[in-house]
Amino acid sequence: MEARIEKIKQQLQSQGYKLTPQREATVRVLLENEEDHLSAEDVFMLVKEKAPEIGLATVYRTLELLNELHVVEKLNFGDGVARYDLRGDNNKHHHHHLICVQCGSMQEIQEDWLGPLEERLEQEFHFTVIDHRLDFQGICKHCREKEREREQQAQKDDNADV
Amino acid sequence: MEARIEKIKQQLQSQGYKLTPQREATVRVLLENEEDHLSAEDVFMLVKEKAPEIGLATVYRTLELLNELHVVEKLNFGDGVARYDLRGDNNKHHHHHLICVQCGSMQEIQEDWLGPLEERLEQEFHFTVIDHRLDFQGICKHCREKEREREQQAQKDDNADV
DNA sequence: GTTCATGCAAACAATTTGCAAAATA
DNA sequence: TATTTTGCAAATTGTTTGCATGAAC
Repeated sequence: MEARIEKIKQQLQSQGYKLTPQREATVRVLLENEEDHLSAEDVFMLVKEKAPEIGLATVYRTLELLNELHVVEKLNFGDGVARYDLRGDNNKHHHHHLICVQCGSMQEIQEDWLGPLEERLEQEFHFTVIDHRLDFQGICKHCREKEREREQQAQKDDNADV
Repeated sequence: MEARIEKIKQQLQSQGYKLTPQREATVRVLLENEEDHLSAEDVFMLVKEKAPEIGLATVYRTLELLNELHVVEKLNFGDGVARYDLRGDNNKHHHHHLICVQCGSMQEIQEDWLGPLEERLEQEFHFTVIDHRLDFQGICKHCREKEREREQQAQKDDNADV
């Protein structure tokens, strides 16, 4: 944890930025909630618990800065709010999202499935890939089971009606 | 063109909606600019040329309606505006985006590269895929060539300096 | 004549910006 | 002291909503 903060501090300083207390608090919140996809508002509320004097604009400015430095990745799942994900050490994200259209849950796949495709892009399209984004919308395991139960229940009800 | 409008008209009517003149004008703009990814504002301005009395809210409502009917797909490229893409006949979009981070251009790949991956999701993750989205960020062919020219020029300048 | 759709203006939500004050190198 | 950074409030942007009017079956 401390090591990762130190690293981010150096990334900031190498570009002439400082790791102020507010920025550090923001980074800590991101580290502590690494598995989530927090919105700026989410981050703001969590940071406020530790540093109540912080302003929302500062959080936005910090997240934008971290995004430029590729410390976080700004994601957009189409719900009108930007979400921020800490990036791994390689500054490239190799994970994909499974978004359930029924319950809204989101699962991550921590593998990169696109290596062969990126090679093909380079060769066939002369396009140099820097980053990618792969999301799937669908029905998650959990909702699919519930759906099945509901169908069975409906069937019983139908039979009872007759 | 007329055939496609007729089809959309039937899709609307089958759900109890009408193809009003405003909606038709909106659909025509989408058809005429099928290769672009228009924002609501873009559509509004183009529709206004034909039907100046139309309101922006109507355009938003129409696009939202078409999205629900899966006539268009609402896309979000992270620039803060929703964009709308006409869907193909199969109501599923099988194309991917190459977004150049240098010039902002966007190229479409009209193939589906994800079939095998979706099968794997079904089997390994028990996730039923309804739709997907695959974007690549990188440097397009054009910018890469320009970059190379610029580097060569810089090299010459360096030599001149010495 | 009831239902559906429109245009306008106001409301809204997420984000950005201006600026004076505070912190830091 | 010169430069960043902050907090606050106001401004901006994209989008949605309320409502009275108008059109369509």
